[in-house]
This record gives sequence, structure tokens and C-alpha cells, in this order.
Amino acid sequence: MAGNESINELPKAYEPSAVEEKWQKRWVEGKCFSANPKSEKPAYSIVIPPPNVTGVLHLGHVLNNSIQDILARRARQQGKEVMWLPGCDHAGIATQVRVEKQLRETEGKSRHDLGRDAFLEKVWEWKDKHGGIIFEQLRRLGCSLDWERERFTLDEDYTEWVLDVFVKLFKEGYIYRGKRMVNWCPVSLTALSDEEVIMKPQRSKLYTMRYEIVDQPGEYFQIATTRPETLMGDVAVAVHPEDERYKHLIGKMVRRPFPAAEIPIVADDHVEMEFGTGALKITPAHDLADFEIGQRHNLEVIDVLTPDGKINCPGCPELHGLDRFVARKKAAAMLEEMGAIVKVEEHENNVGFSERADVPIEPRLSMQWFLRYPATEEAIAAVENEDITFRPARWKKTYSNWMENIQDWCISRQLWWGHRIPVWYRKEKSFELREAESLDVANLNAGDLHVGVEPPEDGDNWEQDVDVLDTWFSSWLWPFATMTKVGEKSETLKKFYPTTDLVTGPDIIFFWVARMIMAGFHFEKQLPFNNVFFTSIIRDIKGRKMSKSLGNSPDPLDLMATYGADGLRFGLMRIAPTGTDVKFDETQIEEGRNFANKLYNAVRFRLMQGAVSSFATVDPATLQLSPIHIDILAKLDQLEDDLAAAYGDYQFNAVTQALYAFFWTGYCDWFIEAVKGTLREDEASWMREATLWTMDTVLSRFLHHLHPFMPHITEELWETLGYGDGSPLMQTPLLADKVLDTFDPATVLQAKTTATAVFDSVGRARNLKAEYNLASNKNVSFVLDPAEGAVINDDLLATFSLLVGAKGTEVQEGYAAEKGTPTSLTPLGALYMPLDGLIDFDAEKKRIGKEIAKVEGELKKSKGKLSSPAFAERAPEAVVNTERERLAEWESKLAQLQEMLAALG
RNA sequence: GCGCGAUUAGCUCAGUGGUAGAGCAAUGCCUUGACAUGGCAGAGGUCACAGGUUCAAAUCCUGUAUUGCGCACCA
Repeated sequence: MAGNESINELPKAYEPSAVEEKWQKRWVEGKCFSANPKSEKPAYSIVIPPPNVTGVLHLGHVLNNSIQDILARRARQQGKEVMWLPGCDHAGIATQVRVEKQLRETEGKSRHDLGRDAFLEKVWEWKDKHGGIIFEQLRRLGCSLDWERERFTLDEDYTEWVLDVFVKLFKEGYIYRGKRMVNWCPVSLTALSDEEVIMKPQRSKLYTMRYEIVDQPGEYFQIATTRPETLMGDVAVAVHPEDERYKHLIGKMVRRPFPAAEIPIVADDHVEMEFGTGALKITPAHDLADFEIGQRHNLEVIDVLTPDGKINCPGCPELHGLDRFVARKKAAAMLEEMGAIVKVEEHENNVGFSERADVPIEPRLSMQWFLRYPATEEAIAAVENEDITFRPARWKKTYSNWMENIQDWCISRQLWWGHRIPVWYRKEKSFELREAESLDVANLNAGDLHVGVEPPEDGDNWEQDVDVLDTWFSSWLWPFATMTKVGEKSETLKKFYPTTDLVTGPDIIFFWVARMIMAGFHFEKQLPFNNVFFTSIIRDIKGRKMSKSLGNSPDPLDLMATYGADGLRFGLMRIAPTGTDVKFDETQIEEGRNFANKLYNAVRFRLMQGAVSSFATVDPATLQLSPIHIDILAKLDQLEDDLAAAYGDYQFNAVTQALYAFFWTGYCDWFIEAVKGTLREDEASWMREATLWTMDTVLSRFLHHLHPFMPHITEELWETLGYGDGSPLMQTPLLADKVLDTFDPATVLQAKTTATAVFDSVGRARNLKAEYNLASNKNVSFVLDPAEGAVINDDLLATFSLLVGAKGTEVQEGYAAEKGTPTSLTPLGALYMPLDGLIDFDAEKKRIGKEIAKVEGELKKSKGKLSSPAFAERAPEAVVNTERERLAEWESKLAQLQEMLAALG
């Protein structure tokens, strides 16, 4: 599609959807995304942060994966062998919950009705049908993922890794089982890791209760609590040992209201004297601190809650079976009735919520598997000394703080969907072993325990642990477990591990990034990635987090339908800062679409000028390039430097900004408009040739540079223009040289100066026209009294007139303008706009007066600086000289303006 | 409580010591043979505040205020 005939077939506005679909298909069919481990090219690799198998695309994914795609496409252009590996994780809780819900709704059954094996079959069915929708959506976004390498954390090979790692760590003593206080989710019915608990401030009530002192009838002791419903589990009351108010009571007994019992007052340092009454009720079963106090004082642990958060206390029938929050109110009412409540106050406290179910977690004593983290020292050092570079660097501190206070990781989950813990108990001893206070590698020797990737051969004599492993316990192996089988060093691993970049959100720095680093060091003896780029978090325009419940999260597929995938990508990248959060506004995506349209129309304009010839092999020395041509080529060269610098710093918004400004302002607003005159059919062919060559040079290189951000449209236009040799743009390497490498630098500098002078003068002339309400009048003529040394010739004057929208511009040295002629000082000289008696003296005076005021302001600033002796003495010579030059310029400008004003009478 | 950020035009944000910037919105003009998803012009900012360092501070330092996030946590 080229040449004048077909141009009418091109619609006036770019229509992305068909184009995007076409290229997505062609890239995949052409295996353009496949990584070849046998390639001689240097490797570049990224593993995708695995989305949930239940996941659907949201804007966070769009940002994250756009960045990865940009890096991957840029690396390909730079001649790297690129592997960008896709996959997802099995999302234990989320997936199980979803399938259970479906089961309940369609069959009215629970997972227990089906049994473990049958239920898991259902989950796999669900996964095959609904899982991985997000990959279709990422294809829609244009992501150049190597689809043949898609991995899933429950794949056979991957599972073998997870189990193998468990066995190794157990045998090395890093994994153990123990009865501990854990974070229990009463809705998901499983233990969670500390990282899955989110502290939220809550408006609670602080109840102050009074308990009677046993051997001092009629005397009371006051205790403050927010959780009266756990009172039945109280086994003591604690005060600070130094608290003068209570010292004499330590060791005495108080009466617990219900079920009635006598419990001791103990002394413990943990108690804050200043808070509440300075006395703390001790419920070891339902609070970590209380549990520890209980341990110190040999107190009983009375569990009064069921796993799903109901009261379990037959001795207190009023509360037994009630939900914990209902019971809280009821317990308070009961206390009130008994006269045991002294006061109730509003109180804000922090409560831990389950990340998954968004309900308050319960600290619960239970038997769980824990991991003592391996390779922590290497992991800390690698980030500290920047073997692994964090961007932005400030996340280093967050990372090291966590790493240095690292706690053992609760890795067991009371779920069915996941990697079942590869531990078997000998049947005869199974009860005893399951109840054992602790279990670790030492127990292996007794022969009653089997820990292995394979089940024991005499399976009938053994029972497997019922729990599964935390999903993150599989994700932390992602960078290498996706590349090779256990015990092998695959070609892929050798070529692409460690990976080059990891792109992820700072919210999973502990969950995933830190753990991957430790796993990388421990199992592969190498860091897993060289760079970590932390993306921004996308919020709505009001700064709120995007969420389904708020309905403030636009569907990226809708956005792509409206603005195109390219528009969405570019718009989002343009506003994505490197540091903080980004506030999303749809108008920003609209800008992305508009930019695509601008590019499309600029290409459309090029096609209207005729077919592309073999511009790439033409030696520019054989062309007669004008300063306007050289100027845009110089800007192109500058753009390439700017891009290299911005990419080097992972400053993606700076890249988009540079691309945008170059193309829209530099190429479209100035260059195209300036050369339109050279494209007229009556113009000399050498002029036309020079312009077309410049356009093709700029467009072809620009399409290249824009490609990583807007892959579809650039690919389409590259083909339409016929710039390539038939292979896709995405596989065409960047040119190593700069356009103007072979040019004389003095010529280039002169051209830039001249073009800038013309453009700036155009601005002044347009302003003159606008001030006289002549902006659209093309019959205005100008007279230029040239400045000394200004480069002016007929071509440049014609360009000037064209850009200004003037009939013509005449050069007259020492021009004696009619009194009151509108004038402006320009880099090319004094510019006059003779109006044949239409002069508005007042308007002209006002206009010049305004300019004088501006110049005087600058003059004052400049003089102020130079008049300080310290400035001349201490500032670098270059700075002082520049300032002197500026002062001289302002002074001469002021003198001329004053002359003009005087001439008005 | 500790730590990390942010505060620049009406809005969203760039700007690492030397002439305050972009896009959008708002204003006026323009449907001109690429593009109204467009063009031209103008307006709009004591760079949160107070000190300090410096010849020179939006930029570096100290403090304050407001605000966001993370960690810890007093029931």
C-alpha cells in the first residue's frame, strides 16, 4: 500500500483492533518470541512473576507486563537472545475457595462430601477450563512471551522440584514441625504466614472489668480488655512487677466471672503499667503475648474457640456455639448484668486481618511445619553490594530490614489444593508422631518417619501428612525450576540463568523477591537475577487502591477495545513514575491513542508523497540537505542518546517523554510543517529527494525506537512503508551508527542554530499576527531587517513564511517602517508587519510595554547576580561568561524595544 | 514507636546546584490537501513552611506541618 492511488483507502483515523490482532497472530505463528538456548547471541532473560491461575488481567498486570515486554523487545533489537518465560502459580487458597464455592452452588456439596481425590479432580477440571485466562489477555496486550515454555507450579517437573527441595531442607535441618502459635484464618481454615496478615486499625471498645479478690471479699481488681469473649480461656491476670498499685496483690487469686473460677495474679514485665488499668487478662490460647506469658508462668492453655471462630465452651452455655463477634457483645452484656463492667471506652487498636479472607485472624496454637530460611547471609550481602541491583534503590533498606529480623516461615497450609507435604508417618506410630511436640531430621533415624519425593514402597504401612505447602513455597523456586528438571543442568538453564531482570511490585518483596534470592543461592549457588525493577502501584484518581469492591478498577480489555493495546501501553508508561504510586486517569490512555493516531497520520502524509525508494543505501553526501533537514536529523541523533541514557536507568517515563516530544513537537509540528513547501510538485526534484530521504530516515528509525512501547502500530507501519527486508520490525536490529556520524560537526551546529533561529522567529511572527487578530490571515506580508550574522536565504525565507502563514517576507536592511508598524525582535532580526493604516497604536504600545517589562525582569535578575563580587570570584568562569552574555543580550533587546516604543510617539 | 517516600501550574507529574518544564483542563483564534484523536497563540508557579550551607538552592543539610507506605505494637 503505497503511492497516491491507494492513499484514499487509508482511513483518516487509526483503527487499532484489526491491526493488533493481525500482528499478535503473525508474531506467534512466526515463532518470533521463541528463545533458542543454542544461540550464539548474548542472553537476556526474564521470568514472569506468575499470576494466579485464577487471575484476570488488571492494570497492575498491564503496567508490569508492558515493562517486561519493553525490556524484552528492546533487548531483541539490541541483538540479544531473549527468553521471556510465562507461567502461573496454583494459588492454593484462592483456587480452592473458588472451586468450593462453585461446588456448593451447583451441587450443594462441600469438599468433604466429595473427599480429597474427587475434589482435586474437580479443581483440575476447573483449571483446564478457566485457568490461565490471563495469558490470552497478555497476548492481547502484545506481550512477547515464549509461549512454548509456559509453566505451572503444579506441573509434574515443577512439583518434583518443590518436593525435592522440601526433602533436602528437612534433611539439612532447615525444616521442622512444631506446635506453635500461628496466624489462623477462621474462614479459610488454615494457618497463614506472618506476611499474609495485614494489620488494620479498628474502632473497638475497651471494656474495664472488675474481678473480686478471693481472700478480700468486697475488694475488686480492675482489668481492661477488648476481647471479653475469650474470658473463659483466661487462666491468670498479669501486672507489672514494679507496679506499686498492685505489688501487694501478686500471688493472690481473683474470681473469673464465667465460668466461675479462681485465677492467680502474676507479675510479668510484658505488662505496660500505663495502658488501661495496668492489668492484663491472660488468655494463652488466643494471644501470642499471653501464650508467652503463660509459658513463663506454667499456665494452662484453654482453647475456647473452634477453628471457624465460634465459641467452644460447654461450661458457658450462654456463649457456646456463638460466633466470636456475637459472643463479644453477649459476653459484655453478661458482665454488665453481673455488675462487673466499670466502664466502656471507644478504643482504636490494630487488628491482624487475613489477607485472603479479609477477616480478623486468630492466634492459634497448632501443629505446623516451619522453615528456618537458608542462605540469608548471601542474600543480604548480594543486595547490599548490588550484585543484585534494586531499582529504585531505596527498596534495599526495606529488604535488609526484613532479612535481618527474619522469622521462621510457617509453610504448611490446611488445604487440599497444592503440593502435599512429602512426609509419611508409620501407621502404628502415627498418632504419637502427629502429636509429637516437635519433629525434625532427628526423628528420621528412628525409622518411623519417611520424608521423600517418592512415597515409601510399603505404602500400606504409612500415612501421609494431610497438609499442603504454602503456594509461595513453590514460587520461590520459579527462576530455575521453570528452566530445568531436578538434578539436570538443561541447555536453557545454562544459557538463561541467572535471569537478567525481574519486574515486580514492591508489595511482594518479602513474599517472593527475598525468598527467591535465598532459594537461588541455596539451590543453584547463584543469584537468581541481576536486576530487580519495582513497579509503581496503580491507584485511582483519588489515590485509592484499585479494588473490585470499590468498582474503581477499569477493565484493561475495555481500555484496549477503546484505545488499542498500543494506546494503553504508551499512555500507562508515560505516567508511570519509578518511585511512587501512580494515579490512573483514563484521559492518560486517551493520550496514548492520540499519539498512535498522530504517528499514523504522519505516515499517511508520507505515503501521499509517493512510494518509498531505497533510501537506506543513499549516501546523504549526495543530497542537498537544508538546515531544516539536518536539524531534525540532529534531533534524532540526540533522541537516540537520550533513549540510551533513560533505558540505562530504567526510566521508562523518560523514554516515553523523549519519544513523544521528538515526534509530536520536533517532527510533526516543526519539521513536516517546515518542509511541506519542498514537496510541492513544482519544486525542484533534488529538494523533494532530500526531504523524502530525511522523512524516511527519521520515520524508519523512529518506528524502531517506538516499537517496544507500541509494538503493533510500528510493525504495521514498517510493513506499509516497506522499510524492512520483509522480516518483522521486532526482529530487525537497531542500527549502530548515528545518522550524522559522517557529517562535519560545524555544519551540523550551524544548521541547528539556523533552524532554531527560524523556528523562534516564526513564533514571534505568529504572535504578532495573533495580537492583531490575524492568526488565520494568509495575506499578511512581513519585512525583515536582518540581524548581523543571521543566515538568511530565499529557501529559509520561504520556510519562514510558510510556517508563519504569511504571503511573503521581504528582507530590507535598515528598513524605515511607517510609524507604529507592529514589530518584534527575532533571532533573525527586527521583524515588521506593515498593516497599511490598520495600526492600533494603543495595542502596539501595550504589547511592546509587556515585552519590556519581561526583559527588565530578566535584566534585573542578571544584573543582581553579576553585581555581586563573590559571584565573579567564586563561580566557574563558564557560568560567569554565560551570565555576561545574557546580560548583554537583554540590554540590547531592551534598548531596541525602547526605541520601538518611542517610535510610536 | 522505628523506617522509607511524597509535597512544583486548576489536575496528573518531570525536573541531582547555574534562565522553573510537559501533558491534560481552562481562554482566544483556526475545519489550512496528514491528523479536530488536529493546529496556532496567550494566560497560569514567592517549587508546603522555617532555618542553614553556598557566589548561587525546587535541587544539599536540619527542623516543622500535611500526607502515603512498610515494620513493630499496649491488652
